[in-house]
Amino acid sequence: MLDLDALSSLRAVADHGSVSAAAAALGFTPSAISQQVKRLERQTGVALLERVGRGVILTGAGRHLVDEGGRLLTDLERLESGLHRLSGDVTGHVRLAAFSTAMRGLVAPRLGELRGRHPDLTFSLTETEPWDTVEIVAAGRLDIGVVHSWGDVPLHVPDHLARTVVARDVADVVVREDHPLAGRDRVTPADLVDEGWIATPDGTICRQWLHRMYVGTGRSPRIAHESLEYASHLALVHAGLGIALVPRLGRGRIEAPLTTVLATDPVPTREVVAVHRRSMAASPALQAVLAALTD
Amino acid sequence: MLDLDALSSLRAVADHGSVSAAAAALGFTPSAISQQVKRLERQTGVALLERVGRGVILTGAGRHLVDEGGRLLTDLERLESGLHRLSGDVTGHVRLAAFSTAMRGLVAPRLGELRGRHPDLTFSLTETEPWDTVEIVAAGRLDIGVVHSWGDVPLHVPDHLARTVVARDVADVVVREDHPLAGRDRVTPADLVDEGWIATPDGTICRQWLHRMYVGTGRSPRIAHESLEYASHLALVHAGLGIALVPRLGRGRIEAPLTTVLATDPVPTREVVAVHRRSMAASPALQAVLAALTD
DNA sequence: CATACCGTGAAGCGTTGCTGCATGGTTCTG
DNA sequence: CAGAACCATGCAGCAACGCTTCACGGTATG
Repeated sequence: MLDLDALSSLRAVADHGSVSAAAAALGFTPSAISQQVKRLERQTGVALLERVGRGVILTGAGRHLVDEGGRLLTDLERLESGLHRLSGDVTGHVRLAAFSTAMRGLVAPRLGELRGRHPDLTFSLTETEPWDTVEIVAAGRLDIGVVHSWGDVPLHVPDHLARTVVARDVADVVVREDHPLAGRDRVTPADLVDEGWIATPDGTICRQWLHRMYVGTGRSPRIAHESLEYASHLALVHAGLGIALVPRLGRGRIEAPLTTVLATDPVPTREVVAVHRRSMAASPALQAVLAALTD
Repeated sequence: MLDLDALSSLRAVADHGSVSAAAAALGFTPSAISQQVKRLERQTGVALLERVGRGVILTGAGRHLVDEGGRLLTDLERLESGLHRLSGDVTGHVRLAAFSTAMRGLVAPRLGELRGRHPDLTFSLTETEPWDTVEIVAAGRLDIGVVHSWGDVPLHVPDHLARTVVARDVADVVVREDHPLAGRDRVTPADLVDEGWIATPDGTICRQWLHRMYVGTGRSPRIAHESLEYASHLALVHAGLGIALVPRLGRGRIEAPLTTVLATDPVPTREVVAVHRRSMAASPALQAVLAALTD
């Protein structure tokens, strides 16, 4: 690899016109400059200086090296100073992961607006399942993870991660207009014991929460169908195959012949939580993203 | 200044995911990598790695440094390999100086065509007076100098410069159509002894050659007017103020009411000579330019 | 023709940066 | 739950790199 110190010396020779002047400018002896250039010539295999009269001039390769390498040196300095700025301003790159509904309902609109305020801030967004998200952030593959935590279902995160509640999301019961519950302004778990549910697969947090809702009734929810995405839930409800519990976040408009009914006792609420490594807490960029996500 | 070796090690850590793996890939011990990154952190003043679990991950600044610095490293490698190519292919930058008529009559058309054949070859052209050109090339400020040498008037160049005759240029006598010599197909110095000349200033090579033409006649040319440029010569001849000796190179068309007459005994001929430092003789780029200039 | 200046080698030495080894911390396994 | 394995890191020691000093050949200048 090329020695940048030597390249810098060569540039000084080109700028000041002689080895001695370059040495004086850089605080070295002429011999040191001469040796540096010679090293550079050994490394590159081409002659860079040639003696003419009692001075030196750069060869074609030498000039080319100074021209191109000069830009490289300035790039390096710019990079170096940019690093210091990185820890003071809202700049840099933040990698964010979120579950799908948060991505479209929260992350996309908020960060779209944030981008306008901080042009130097860039992000990459990844849609991940909540149970993967924490691990990915903990391992440092991404910087901010947006996950959800249903009511009292605990969300376990490693010690070196910090949690920030950025939003609360309520889920409504979605039924078809011809359903007996369609006219109600609210329903309780007791009203729902005989219903057939469209639910997310077993093991998912939403499914757990559906079970949790039933604890006061002494019954279990009857799962008629399973579906990964809420858009599919709606289609199944539309087809008259059951009812569904669908969070408002990223849900889109519920249109006829579907309608929503507020569930109570308890109101099914989840916290939307952002997690990040505590070591990044000082980053202005991360704090800006966090603030943008928070209401 | 940032240590590129350390930066390279940091990149290896980013690529391989751990200090140990990076050390194995680069042939170092993990301790060396760790110390390098630590040096880099001291130099930049920001944390680059952070421990998580029993491994490490890059901080935001670390990733930024790898991203930007990685491009820088590849630029450096490209520059390094480009240098070798520079001494083998017709690439690089050639700085050329020529006197004005050669510039428009010889250099411009030939190099315009050369550029089509060698897209990687670039040049910068400078118009210089012949008496400056040799010195400029000798000092290494430019690479090729195009000068002229009239007949037996010696052209002195330092030992470390090489000469290449690239063209021969004949000068004609330019007269107005109503001049007594206008109908002749040739004239000798003896025919011209009583004429009033439009000439270049005293000390110029063309002026010297005009005097040299007269040596057989025992007379000196009578200088009616002095003018730096041949285009002005033609205007003065046009105005009936005298006759002129104008080289064909870069002369443009001679239109009525002007006409040319061939001078003989001797035919006023100058050599167009390219000079370059012998140290650059091996450069394919320089040789290509020289070949393009030569007939 | 003597002098001063420039670039470049050779010798010597200080500093840098590597290896080897030991330690603290973390994860996996029996 | 304890031991083992693994990872990153700090410290001591040593080798090598790169600077300074000094001396020399070559080249403009009086």
